[in-house]
Amino acid sequence: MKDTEQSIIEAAILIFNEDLSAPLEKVADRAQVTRRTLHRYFKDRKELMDKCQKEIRKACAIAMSDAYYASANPRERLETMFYAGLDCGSKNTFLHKLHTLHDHKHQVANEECSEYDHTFELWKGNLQVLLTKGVINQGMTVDWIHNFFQSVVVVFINSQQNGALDRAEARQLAWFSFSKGIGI
Amino acid sequence: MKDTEQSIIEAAILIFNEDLSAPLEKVADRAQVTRRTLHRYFKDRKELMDKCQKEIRKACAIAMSDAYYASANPRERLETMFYAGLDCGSKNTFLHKLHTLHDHKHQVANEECSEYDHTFELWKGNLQVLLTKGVINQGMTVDWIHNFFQSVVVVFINSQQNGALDRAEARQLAWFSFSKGIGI
DNA sequence: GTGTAGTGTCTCAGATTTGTGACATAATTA
DNA sequence: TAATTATGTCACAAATCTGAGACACTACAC
Repeated sequence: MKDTEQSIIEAAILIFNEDLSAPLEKVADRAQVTRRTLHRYFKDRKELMDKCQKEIRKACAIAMSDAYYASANPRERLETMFYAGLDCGSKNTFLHKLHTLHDHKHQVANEECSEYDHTFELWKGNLQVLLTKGVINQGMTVDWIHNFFQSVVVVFINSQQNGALDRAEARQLAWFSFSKGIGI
Repeated sequence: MKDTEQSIIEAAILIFNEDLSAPLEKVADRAQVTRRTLHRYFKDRKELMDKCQKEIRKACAIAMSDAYYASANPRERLETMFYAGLDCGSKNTFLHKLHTLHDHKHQVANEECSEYDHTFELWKGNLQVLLTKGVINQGMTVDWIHNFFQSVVVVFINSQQNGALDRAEARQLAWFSFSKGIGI
């Protein structure tokens, strides 16, 4: 079933997001399959990792793109895209993490990197518009805001994991912290 | 030399913060020693990890405690302690990460956990005071703010790593994002 | 029922990681 | 200089992780 492949990918994103070098057995366990089954779907660790990235980019890029075109003006867009990003959850943060690793040399030549850049192109473009319009605090930089955004997503995920807040409540808090935090 | 032990610990914190299951060779490399030397100072991975936690708690607890007593009132304290936390950098975030791992069951009985709680006792106590006084947005919870704080530290660290902003500038931005983000 | 697709179990070889012993070398101190 | 200390090099066994073959079992389709 295609279902198994998908659930392994989802499991891998969760596990690797916490522990990049975690043994594949952990991923298999989380996906409730055997390591043997995992290997039937993915040749090796690298292939699994690649599929994870592909999956993430697909999901995030679509969500962000939809959100972008769903709104009419930059200010509204920001909020819509913010919630879209929240809903991508750990997919979002994992991708971001991979591209900010200390030994990761970000370069446009690398296809992975350029795809990463592309995933957040609309988002960052919109940020830039709001920055030049003065809607966002002028001292900010696009990169700071983007990192800050990713961080707030992590806070949101945490709050959901330990079940301290219900989803709607947490979403509200997240938007509050983010929007105020960038000076809106 | 005590120096070597310390630099291995520092290296381990940096490496493990990015990749919890990273091979010890990576830690040794970062510390510019051989794996053999690393093992002379630390019996095994677990002992190294424990020493890391001890080091972190010592550094963070002292920094936070100093900051606490250096200020006269809760509002001022918040800012002083915030900067103290920033300066602890990845020590701060690594400790927090360890105690929010998905399979980590936080419990007071566990000595590690109670020490962790103690490290941020003053900080959280002060947050609670500001919350009940209404200085901080009432919809917030102490846990949310604490997680949010940790996230902002990550943003700060990132900005320092890629050298996008100088330290003073980044500190200012961090405080802005944090304080506004909790509704001050 | 028979066939087929998906998965689990068991097994195993190869790779990687880990921890340590033995000894050499460089640096420091007496 | 001689002794001591810290570290590096090499070697090695044990443990763990990885990827795959062989075969059994289950469910579902025909």
